[in-house]
Amino acid sequence: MTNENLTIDDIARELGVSKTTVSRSISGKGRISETTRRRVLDFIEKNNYKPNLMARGLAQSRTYNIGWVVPGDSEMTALSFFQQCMLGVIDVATQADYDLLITTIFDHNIGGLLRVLDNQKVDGVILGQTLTQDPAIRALKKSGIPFVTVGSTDEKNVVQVDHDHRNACRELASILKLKGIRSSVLIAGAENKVVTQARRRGFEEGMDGVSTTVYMNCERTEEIEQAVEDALRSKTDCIVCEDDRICYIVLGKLRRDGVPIPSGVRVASFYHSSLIEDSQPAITSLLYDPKALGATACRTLLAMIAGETTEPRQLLGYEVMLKASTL
Amino acid sequence: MTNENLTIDDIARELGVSKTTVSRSISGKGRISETTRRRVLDFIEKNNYKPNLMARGLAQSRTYNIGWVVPGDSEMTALSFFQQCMLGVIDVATQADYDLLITTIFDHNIGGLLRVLDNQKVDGVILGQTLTQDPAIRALKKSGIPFVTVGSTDEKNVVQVDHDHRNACRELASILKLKGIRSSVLIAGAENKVVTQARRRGFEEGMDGVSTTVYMNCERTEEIEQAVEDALRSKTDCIVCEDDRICYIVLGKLRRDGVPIPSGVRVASFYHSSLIEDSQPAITSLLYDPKALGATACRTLLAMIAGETTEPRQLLGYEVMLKASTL
DNA sequence: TTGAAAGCGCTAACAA
DNA sequence: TTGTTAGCGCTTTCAA
Repeated sequence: MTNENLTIDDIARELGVSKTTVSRSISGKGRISETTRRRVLDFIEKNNYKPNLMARGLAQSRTYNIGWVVPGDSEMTALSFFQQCMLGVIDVATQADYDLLITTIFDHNIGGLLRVLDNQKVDGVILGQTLTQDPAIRALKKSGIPFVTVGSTDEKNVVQVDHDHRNACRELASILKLKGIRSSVLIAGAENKVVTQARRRGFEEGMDGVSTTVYMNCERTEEIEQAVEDALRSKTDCIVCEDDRICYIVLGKLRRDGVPIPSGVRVASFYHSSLIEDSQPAITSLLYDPKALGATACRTLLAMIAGETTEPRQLLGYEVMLKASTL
Repeated sequence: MTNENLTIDDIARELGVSKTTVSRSISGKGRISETTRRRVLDFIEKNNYKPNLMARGLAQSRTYNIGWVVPGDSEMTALSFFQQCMLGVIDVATQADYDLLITTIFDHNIGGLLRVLDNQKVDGVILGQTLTQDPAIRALKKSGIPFVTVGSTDEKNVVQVDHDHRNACRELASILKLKGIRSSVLIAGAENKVVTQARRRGFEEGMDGVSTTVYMNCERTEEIEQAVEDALRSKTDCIVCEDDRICYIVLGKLRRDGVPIPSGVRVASFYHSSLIEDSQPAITSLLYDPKALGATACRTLLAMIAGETTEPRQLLGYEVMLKASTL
């Protein structure tokens, strides 16, 4: 409160020491007597001194920013995931005095990311979503900057943090199988998203031996509803939805068509969210922790920035929630 | 592509000029012969030189970042608004070589914002939401940094950009009145949000002469559903929802209770979004343009940073969408 | 029209 | 344990 733009020089002069001493007192690097250290720190506290991060950054070639890259055209339901994830990232970043610089990607246009990299505005990047043949990953690799992806990728040497989608989906699918399902349908979204592929694989592995049909690339409402109609016509026992949004649309369609759940058809979702949590009956689904995902990603990135070696791939757990929709 | 970390000195040496000349060629400040200017610019282009923004920032006391502050605990539906708004901000910011530093506020905890301000990591701030007695606005004013709010506020000397909620709501309400409504109910959310107040006022002004009841602070699903029950019991003609989420919950409740729209009760929403756009029948609502809001806010902020004077308050338009739900 | 030199506020060898 | 002295890469007076 006392002073506006106090610098390290002011403090040094005021205290009759060199600026190096002040710098060291703050950073804790180098040997310093506890008494002078205290003296400096007290002064700083009392006068509310805040180091200028630009100057520090210039001297250390650091920005104290990390890039947070998300799709700019997400569905409302995906937004919630990114938001949760980001909160985890922020939590961890803040602890280390880092801030988040946000960048969006539209379709495959990574111009925003490139700008940030070119301008050296971040020390590392967290990629919020992975695609097959992901141009963002390519650019990041090429730039040489530390980065971690939230979501899996086949690209070599990419540090990644993800939910264990494949095992989760396999587990849920095999439970459904055990319940005596004879045929099932998976309605899934864009197949260029890595997560879609993982879920599909888990589904097929878990449903092994059961007659299955898969509808890929169901993005628009009409496509999803069409898939539901097909599924009902084929007398399937169970409709499995690749994510919460698809499930939400499926539920609406079934309701309007007067198809009861689970007696008419059973329904399960590979992703749980508030969008489907109030459904009657409650929907069997998989529960994850996006915030933990973000936190883990950020911790990992900070370690990389600090030059430490890290786990190349971390998979976080999940929870199977069995509800009345698949009785 | 050619070089990794080219500096202004390298260029100067290479071209046999001083770094001042190079700096001037880039910035366009100061007099320079067109020939040398071209020579420098060509070299830069050819060698893919990118100025170090930290260094430039230190010299100019600028960060080339703007702070983007949003609530960290938004409902899924509000997220969509902030996302749209942010896209508008990014569009404009990018043009001016600015990036977005994101900060979240939980409840009334503005710690994150304070950190960013203390650390001087931004040249200006856009506040994504305003509250009555807003602690963020207080902190921003005190800091002296340029800022603009998305949403209105009563605080003096705050540059603000907003949709014209009050007039929009008044217009919609008065149209409903003209349709012969005898009594109506407004179900609204948190009253500490400025926007809630504006909508309420618009509603009451437009409904002047009509018997009205207002339910404030309906946030949880049960509260909203309770309000619906009360409204139905009181035989109201029309339920007006303060936002899309409330409307979404109201629609669900009416459906389950078997109340037809509009014959059983009419329904309108003061905010349109994808959440209610597929409803049957279509819902009468107000349509805004959050992206334009963000873009305007950012343009205004950039002008302020540049030292220009700006409109203290800008209100953007809206569109009344009359649909079957209020026939 | 151009250049020399000081400085933005901090860190980090290297000395003392 | 502390201080001296160069930088980090750029902008900006002030001279030439």
